[in-house]
Amino acid sequence: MELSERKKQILRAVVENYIQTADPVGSKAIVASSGLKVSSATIRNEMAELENMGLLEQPHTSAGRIPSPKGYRLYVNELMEEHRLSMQEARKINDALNLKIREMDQVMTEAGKIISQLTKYPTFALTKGTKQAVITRYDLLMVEDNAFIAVLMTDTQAVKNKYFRLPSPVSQTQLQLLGTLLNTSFTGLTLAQLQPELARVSSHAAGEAYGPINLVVSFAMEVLEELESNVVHTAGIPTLLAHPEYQSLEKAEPLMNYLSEMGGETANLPVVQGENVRIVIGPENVADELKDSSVIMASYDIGGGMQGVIGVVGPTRMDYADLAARLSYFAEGLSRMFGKGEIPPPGGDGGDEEP
Amino acid sequence: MELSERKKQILRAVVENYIQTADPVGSKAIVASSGLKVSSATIRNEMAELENMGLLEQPHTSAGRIPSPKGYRLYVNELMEEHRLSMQEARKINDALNLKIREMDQVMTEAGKIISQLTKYPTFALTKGTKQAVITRYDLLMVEDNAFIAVLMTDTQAVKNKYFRLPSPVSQTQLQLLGTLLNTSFTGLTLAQLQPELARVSSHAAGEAYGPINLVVSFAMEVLEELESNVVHTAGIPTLLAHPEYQSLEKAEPLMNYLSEMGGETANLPVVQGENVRIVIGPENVADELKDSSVIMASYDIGGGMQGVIGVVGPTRMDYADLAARLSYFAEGLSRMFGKGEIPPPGGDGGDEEP
DNA sequence: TTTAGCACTCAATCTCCCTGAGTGCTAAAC
DNA sequence: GTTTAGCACTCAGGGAGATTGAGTGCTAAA
Repeated sequence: MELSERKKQILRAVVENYIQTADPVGSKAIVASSGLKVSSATIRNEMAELENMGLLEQPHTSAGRIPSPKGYRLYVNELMEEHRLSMQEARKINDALNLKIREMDQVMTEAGKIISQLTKYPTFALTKGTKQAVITRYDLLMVEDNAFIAVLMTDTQAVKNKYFRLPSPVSQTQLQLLGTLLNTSFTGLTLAQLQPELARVSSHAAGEAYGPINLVVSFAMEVLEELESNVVHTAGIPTLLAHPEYQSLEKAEPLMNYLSEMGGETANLPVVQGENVRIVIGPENVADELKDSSVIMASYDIGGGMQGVIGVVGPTRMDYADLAARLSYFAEGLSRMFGKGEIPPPGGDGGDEEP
Repeated sequence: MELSERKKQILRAVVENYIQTADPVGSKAIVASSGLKVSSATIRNEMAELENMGLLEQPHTSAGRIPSPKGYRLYVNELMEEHRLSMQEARKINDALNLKIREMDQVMTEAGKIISQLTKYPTFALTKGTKQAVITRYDLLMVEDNAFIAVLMTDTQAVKNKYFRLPSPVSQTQLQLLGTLLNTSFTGLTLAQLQPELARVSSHAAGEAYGPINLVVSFAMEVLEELESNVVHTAGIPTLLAHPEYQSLEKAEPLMNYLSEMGGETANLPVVQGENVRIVIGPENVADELKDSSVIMASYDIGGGMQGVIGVVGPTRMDYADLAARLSYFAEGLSRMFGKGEIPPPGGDGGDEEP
């Protein structure tokens, strides 16, 4: 099913026209915009054939044509030109990346907000562990004689802490002993391995030490659980309403609810690794709520076996080229940022390293 | 301007009818629902007077009456009955409070989500410091010879950490020295006081030590800044669309955008301390976007001079009694939770304290 | 002071009609 | 065989009445 050059030009013209105007594209408009030296009648004949092939469709008999999902797919795969970001776009994104960020979680949330502001579409962001995380180190800091702070480090470079208050006082030496025990017996273990190990050790351990151990190991398990669970952050959901395809509430509400409830849940999105940018068009989506919408997402490396995914959701009539370019640029920026292990210099405010 | 008993009954009937049906309330409906032994004509006369007083209004001549903001205000102040939560409502909230939570920030976010699910209204949540926080303690944990973790504690019991990588190796003793310096010179200072102190110390300190000090103190400043900034978390924004007053996009969109953009920004809401539940009706709101909506919020104590506020936003026709009851119950639960300093027992899974 | 009765008002809804953009088809031209 | 001009046809969108019905205000009697 190879398309003639002219059919390709017409398809491209329909897609690009429709992306801009959101109105069905008529034969005359094609003549005007495509630069083809034929009459509108010829275009009509060609469009009729494109419709038979399932690449275009008509909302009703006397309207122009709009691209079908299949048409979008062909456009994205073969016809779309690589988009370049303008300098100022790129600068905007660079500026956005130079924010004060500390925790992975915050990065996700912030990144989503920025992308949403930039694109005027709702975004979602999530992290995906490619392997199971383990705790590499425990530090216990005495606060008062019945309170301490546990600081945990994982092999993914995450550091988490928690404040513990105990029912009875503990001495500094007891705490040190506890720390040694934790570091020897409870490091390098996955979430699933921690529970049985806790049971094993508790049978040996002195009765007194067991309480605090249980507390800290439970905390360790929570931390690992959190790292492994793909919590989804969403942002900018109301931006949907600015787009004509979501002007009617019946269309907008289910999708908005879907996005809103997606937040916090484990991701159910078909995130494929390896690819940089991935475009899922209309009915290609698994979720019913997304059947009339498209999703564009980019993944980036966080290091330590973690991968981040950030994407935008919008009508099938999105500017795929533009969005794909922005997302992949942003994702590259994030990869770079995490790759360096440190945040790029904030620019101003004195040097960090020289006296 | 004292109202007759009958007028009060009529006003109450209008408000409560309208809260349920969202339709203007006619004189016959009042006769049916209020139990008053008079005819609809009498009610009409009374309602005309209530309208003159500014307590009721008519969307158009031939419609029933709806409460004016002033009418709602009177209802809330004088006529509203204290609402009791049903046992299962209370249990739901209690269950919701028994979640795994670690960081204040997470508590806010989670609490918002829960309330939104419970009430079907959008929620916002924020914390408010009643005084300026200070760092009480620094701990530096060596990771590798050119990397360490700084753990900071504040007087509000918050513990924050950050992983630092250095351009050149540091010895354990250097790190200890650094820790001592930090703990002696940079504790007990407010955000504003840290900057000049950093300048003062840096002139004395050995050149080598300055780099890491600068890093850690900058981090401390970020932490304090974050604690003092009232970041607002929002949840459940799309639930707005389920309510008849936001069926038209022109009404819904500005409010949704307002709420969405409020997230992350410093709060601009008139949060008054001391009161438990606060109700702001329609035009009483300062923000233009809220002039047609009402806000119900409850505050709770977090301890350490921090106060949390959680609220819902909805049409002026909200069930004030019901929502106020739920919010205040929830807020009490949170206060209790923070007051204990520990999370209530998760129920199951073995005891924490006994061997 | 209350009630019954009646004329009046007005949002909401429906129907009908018109308009215009755009199509498909046919027959002629290239 | 391909392209073009011409024409009849279709149909969403929008505006102009017409209809409905809930609810009111007012008046006169109880």
